[in-house]
Parts: sequence; structure tokens; C-alpha cells
Amino acid sequence: MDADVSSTAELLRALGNEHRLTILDWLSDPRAHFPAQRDGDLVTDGVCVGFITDKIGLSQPTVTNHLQYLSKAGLVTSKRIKNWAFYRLVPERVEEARAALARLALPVQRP
Amino acid sequence: MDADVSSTAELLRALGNEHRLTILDWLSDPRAHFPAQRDGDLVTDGVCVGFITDKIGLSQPTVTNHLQYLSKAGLVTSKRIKNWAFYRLVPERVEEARAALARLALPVQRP
DNA sequence: CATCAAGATAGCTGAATAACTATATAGGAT
DNA sequence: ATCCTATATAGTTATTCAGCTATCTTGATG
Repeated sequence: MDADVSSTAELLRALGNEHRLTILDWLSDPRAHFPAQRDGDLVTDGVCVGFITDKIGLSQPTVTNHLQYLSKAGLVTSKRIKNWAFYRLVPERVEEARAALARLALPVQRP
Repeated sequence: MDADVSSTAELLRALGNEHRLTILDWLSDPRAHFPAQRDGDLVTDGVCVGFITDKIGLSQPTVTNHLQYLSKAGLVTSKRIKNWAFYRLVPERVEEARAALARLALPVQRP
């Protein structure tokens, strides 16, 4: 556990928001949630901010904020093509969160 | 996912704090982290607030605050014996968090 | 009954979150 | 060069978080 509690906490904090969870869910299967893009592949490059903004019903700056928050926690990466920004999920980082919780979920019962 | 995003977010928010993570880690194996108690079994009843307060180095009201936060998220339960309050981990609830993250960690790759 | 000990509650403060509008920046198209 | 479009940044506001000290409540004990 003490193998970086603070980074784990930051990670879980980033996951602890309704809108961010929704966005991550969408990004985990972009083709199921967004139309195809002209200038970048949904899966390979990621989803553009505009699509997420339209679908989630928040202002564009607020969505950018959430995406930057996720990015700081390492949960997404971004890529710029022309003047679009594409955000892609980093599933390994989600897995790290799961791994950190694994030991808590299985408490040691000493005799 | 939409099977209660808001409760999942609350759960992950509760997990997203260094001190609360530390406390939960201790509660996942109380005998490894605390001395035996006179008036309640560490595992069966939980750990008393005083032990946690001493070990974590925060004020007692702050610790009570964190424990109540965890309790609202369903991550711990409390039991009062005499004038001690014992807090015990609810590993099933941690497992719920893991389950919610499981689908994100395994993104669908459609052909 | 008076006192002590354990925890909870009240009340305060500063920092971080989450939202918005308005504006800046940068690339394409006319 | 100008305009349009996509995103980022600035700046504001209200709320929540995380900590503290001081006090209340409750049970045990002299």
C-alpha cells in the first residue's frame, strides 16, 4: 500500500466524479458512443473534445477541464491533429487503480 | 456503467484521499497494525477511533470526519461498545469499486 | 454526585472543485 | 487578409474538503 498512496489517491480522486466516469466509460468503447471522425480514428487517436461536449451537455471549457484533470492523473492521453484535440483512454492506469484496491477487497483474516 | 454512476463516483471519491486510503489499509488487516483491545475484537468488532488517531497523527475530530465520510460511502461500518466506537472495513464495497472499474480497464476493440 | 475518558458535534478557515462566460490562439477556408 | 471553427486559457463564483480548536454527550468510576 505505501507503494505510493498519494499517487493512488490522486488516481482515485480523478475517478471520483460522475461526469469523468461517464467520459471514461465512453472512451472505453468510442465506436459504441460516437460517430466516425474525419481527421482521426476514434480508437487509435481518440475522441475529439467537441463530440464529448455535445454528448455530455456541459460547456466546452468545463469538458476541457475534466479532460485535463484526467490527463494529469494519467487516465487519458491527448493528441492534436490540425485544430482538433483527441483524447484516448489509458486502460493500464485504470488497472493500476484496480490493483491498488485489490488488497483492500481481500482483508487478511489471521487465526 | 449507468447502473448508478453517482453512487460509484461517491465511492471512488471516498477512496481518493491519502489518509482514508491509509486507514482502509490498516482496517483490512487490523491485527497487523494495532494492539489488541480490551473491549472489542479488532477483527470482529473493528478498530477504535483512538488507535487510528494515535497512529495517523491527525486530530481526533479530523479522524472522526474521515471515518464518517467512509461510512457514508458504505466502506466501513461502526459499532459502539461502552464509550468506544469501533470501525470495521466492508470489503464487499471495495469490491464494488473494483467491479465498476473492471469494464473501463478492458476497453472494447471493435473491428 | 463529581470527575474523567472517548467520541461526536459545532464552528471556523484556507484550499481545491466544478461550473460558467468571455477571450485568446491556431489552423483552414474564402 | 479575413473569417470561421475547435480548443485552451483567464477570471469569477459557489460548494465541498480537510484541517483545526473548543465544546457537548455519554458511559464508567471514585
